[in-house]
Amino acid sequence: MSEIACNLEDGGCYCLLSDVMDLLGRKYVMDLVCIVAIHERVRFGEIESHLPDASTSTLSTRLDELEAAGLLRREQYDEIPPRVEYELTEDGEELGQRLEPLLEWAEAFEAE
Amino acid sequence: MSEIACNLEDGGCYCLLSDVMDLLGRKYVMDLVCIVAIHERVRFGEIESHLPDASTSTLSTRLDELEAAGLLRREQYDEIPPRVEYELTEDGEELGQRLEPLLEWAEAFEAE
DNA sequence: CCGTATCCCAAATGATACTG
DNA sequence: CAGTATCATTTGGGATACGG
Repeated sequence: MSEIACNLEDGGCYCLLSDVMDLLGRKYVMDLVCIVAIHERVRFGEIESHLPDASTSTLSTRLDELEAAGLLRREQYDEIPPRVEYELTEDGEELGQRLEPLLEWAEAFEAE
Repeated sequence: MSEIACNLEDGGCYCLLSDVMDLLGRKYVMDLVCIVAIHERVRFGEIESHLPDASTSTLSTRLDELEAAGLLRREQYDEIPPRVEYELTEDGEELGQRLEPLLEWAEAFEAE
């Protein structure tokens, strides 16, 4: 991993050698990027409500991975009851923009 | 499945409800799209040589799925030894173009 | 409220051998 | 050459219960 994401020159394209693309392919990840992008700042509970099929643990793991990748920022407020908010980093927003044309295409394609 | 690919209006984004996005997330699929896009027409053996980590059976399955999705066209020549060539359909090429900005971003991001 | 820890299950991929 | 069939294995994800 951590190799070249997509080397078009040598006739190959090793997208999966890229950690990010690997992460993107995991369940709910693109959804999460979209959801956070739309809300700008959003709490865990609300994210969960938008993805009722995802289990708490899976969602938590995905959010951790996105944070570790530097695409998501997690802010915790020491209140009672506790509050946590997520937002995209600059890189995360850039990703969101690159993702959009693809998702639009997918939606249109599916509707055929 | 076969639902809306990415519904941005209601604050959700159910990318995974889309069969195509689901397919795209499978191993080697984005690579396959890239490889075929670059070669225009390419034989099974050459695809395999570009993805040495993928097993024959997995590659075969992925190619079938891409064909079933209407993104890839398979042409078989009744020669001996047999020859098969793959190429993208129009939809497949459209996908490839939508994929490109994302993969470029991934490559740059990984290089950080 | 926002998770983590644990255990379990299903899906996805790999390895290999064989065939038209 | 271009796969298919079969079997083994890994990996990912779900359910649930509990903790700060």
